[in-house]
Amino acid sequence: MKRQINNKFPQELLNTITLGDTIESLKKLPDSSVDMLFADPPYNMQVEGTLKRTNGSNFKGVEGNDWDEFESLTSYKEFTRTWLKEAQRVLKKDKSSLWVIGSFQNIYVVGDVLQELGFWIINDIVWSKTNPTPNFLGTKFTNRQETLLWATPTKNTKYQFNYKTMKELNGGKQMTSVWDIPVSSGNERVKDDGGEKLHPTQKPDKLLYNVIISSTKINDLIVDPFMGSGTTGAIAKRVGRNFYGIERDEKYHKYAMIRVNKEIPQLDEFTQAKFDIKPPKVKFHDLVDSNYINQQEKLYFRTSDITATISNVKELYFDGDDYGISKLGGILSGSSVNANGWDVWFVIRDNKKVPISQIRDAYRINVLGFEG
Amino acid sequence: MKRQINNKFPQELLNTITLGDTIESLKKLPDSSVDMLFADPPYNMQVEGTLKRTNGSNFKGVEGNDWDEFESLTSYKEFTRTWLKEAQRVLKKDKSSLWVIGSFQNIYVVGDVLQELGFWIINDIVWSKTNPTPNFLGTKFTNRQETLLWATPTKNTKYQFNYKTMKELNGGKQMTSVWDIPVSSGNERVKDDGGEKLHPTQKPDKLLYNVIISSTKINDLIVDPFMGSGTTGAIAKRVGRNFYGIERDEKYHKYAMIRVNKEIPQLDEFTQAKFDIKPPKVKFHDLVDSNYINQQEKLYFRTSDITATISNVKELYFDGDDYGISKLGGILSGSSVNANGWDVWFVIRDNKKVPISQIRDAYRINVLGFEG
DNA sequence: CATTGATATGAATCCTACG
DNA sequence: ACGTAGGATTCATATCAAT
Repeated sequence: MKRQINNKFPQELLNTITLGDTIESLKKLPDSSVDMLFADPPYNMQVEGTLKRTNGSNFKGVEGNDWDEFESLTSYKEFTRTWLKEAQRVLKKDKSSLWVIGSFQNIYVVGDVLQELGFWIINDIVWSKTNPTPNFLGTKFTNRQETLLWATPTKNTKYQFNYKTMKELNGGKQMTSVWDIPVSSGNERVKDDGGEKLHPTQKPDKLLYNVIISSTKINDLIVDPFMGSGTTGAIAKRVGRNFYGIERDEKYHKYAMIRVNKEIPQLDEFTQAKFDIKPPKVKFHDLVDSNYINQQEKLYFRTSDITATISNVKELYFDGDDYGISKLGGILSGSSVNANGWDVWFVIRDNKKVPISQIRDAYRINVLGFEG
Repeated sequence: MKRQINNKFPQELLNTITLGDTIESLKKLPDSSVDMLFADPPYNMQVEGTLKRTNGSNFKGVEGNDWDEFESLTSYKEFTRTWLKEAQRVLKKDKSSLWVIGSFQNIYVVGDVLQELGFWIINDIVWSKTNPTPNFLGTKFTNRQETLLWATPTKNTKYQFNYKTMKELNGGKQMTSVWDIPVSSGNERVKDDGGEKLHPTQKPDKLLYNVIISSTKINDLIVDPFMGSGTTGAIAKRVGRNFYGIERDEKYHKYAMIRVNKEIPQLDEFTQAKFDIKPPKVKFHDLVDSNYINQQEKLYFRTSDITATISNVKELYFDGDDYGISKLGGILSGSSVNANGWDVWFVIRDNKKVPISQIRDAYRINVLGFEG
């Protein structure tokens, strides 16, 4: 099932993974056509020799993977600049964002190039692992975290942020830039046909869930230029987003395809960002036009006896002048800034003072069909 | 009380704060004379289009408000490169380290320049604030952390790391790169004579305590080129280290001096890194030379009947060859790596097998005078 | 079946003093 | 500078076997 969500992005690429080079494949995508791009590039770890566990066995990290080998810091930086430029080009100019994950070996290069190219950092997020690999030899602090940079492609580009959804997911408190998430393991970890872990650096589902749920909408298009084991595609599909992936390794590509195809979309209040759905805007004169408030009514300021009438232009008339409800509310409150006009003005209904926000609620439900 | 600890560093500057420009003052210091340098540089406030201190005052050398973001970034990068080069020069080449603290506005530039100059990152530490300022407008994740980069001035420079001391401070577990510390408040916060907080970004004592206790020894010299309210000097003095500070703001300089002078050194097992004191190395032949083990004795491998004799070069003789105790121990254990020879070889004392580590203990105490 | 204990493992820039 | 011997070093969690 492919959902057409974008006029510019090639429909035949939606929800597929291209087997090929990251930069070449990115270059084929049209300008300004992607809602969000998530990238997990090689980290340029510069591992030397083998690390033994304290019991004498070998630790198997990324050692031996040629995709994490660069000639020098300069060549890594050039590689980073090249793919980030393409990312910047394909992201929508009006509203979109980029995520990049890395560790201390590479994230400072990535962050510097981002800023040099004019990306605008929104947050840096710390993935604090609850079960990091310990430092076997006691030579430094246990390297516990990886860092995600979240940025817009230009300073003026807007971005999606489902604030209330994340607050709800975080137990009612604002979600912060430090995320406690365990390393991917057990059943979540993709195995090859030999039962070995497919990819040395598979990211946890929960990490991608947070990234996608916080910064995209249903049916948005998410691009991952370093698809690896396919976590981005799998979670994107699971939560009702479109994706497009690029992976240059044939084995990873094959298993990622299988993994994504197995996924079933599961929509709920979080994936639909129900908590962030904003009620439609209503203007005061809409209520007058629709007769929810009568042109002849008096409006009362808070619980006081101060009243205003409705002017010919369907704003408030007070002491010889026309005002908007919020501006006059601010003035009467003795403040230099606007008050929330919907909360400070009351009308009489059934002999009781009722805030006009209640009238607006009724208008939204009955006239606009909005279900809070 | 000034302690002479270093031949090269000007003794008259020890435990003082210079009122003056950071870079000019750094240039006056000799090469390779500093054990640790801690820096809390001004941030790059891109939104203002100019370089600002965190308290809002303009930073020296940058004038006018018509800078575009790229020029601002370039200028900040050049400033960073300049002071980091001086830092690299004054740090000891054989053994020393650098700490820099920053937030996402500047830390990626700092980290990139560090690596470009050839510094070698040991860890990036996350100061995760337990009481961060909330994001009032709900426009992004609450910005919870600041980042500290810990690096050596070259790849081959050694560094001090009091591993066991930090493990002890962390309740017996390896300390990780994520530190939960509240922001500075209450009595800890320095006030000016008007009762107002002196500095907008005073770092918590606990943060500097961790930095200093983990990466320096008693009497080491710590330099802080952006001294601010003087936390680095105060904690350095408190835990028995020497310091030298630079601060260009007259008011901060004055209060930092007062603050530092009030401090009293308080030495304890943590500040003295008691847990990290290593027993003197002993070679197997030392025991033979001193007759703690007799040249004619047989050595038993673990509880088995396998024995070795002592060779003419006072190593072990087994099956026609000479070996060190650890190497032969490894081979007989069937491992490709060395075993701990002191634990796998036994001698007979009072008709019982005794590990030679016990003989070594006696030698350390009686001959070397070492008190465990 | 429930509980306990052994085993495996995760993006790692993972030793150092001495001759 | 470089080779070598000495010697110091791990945490949380999932899985699976054993009781």
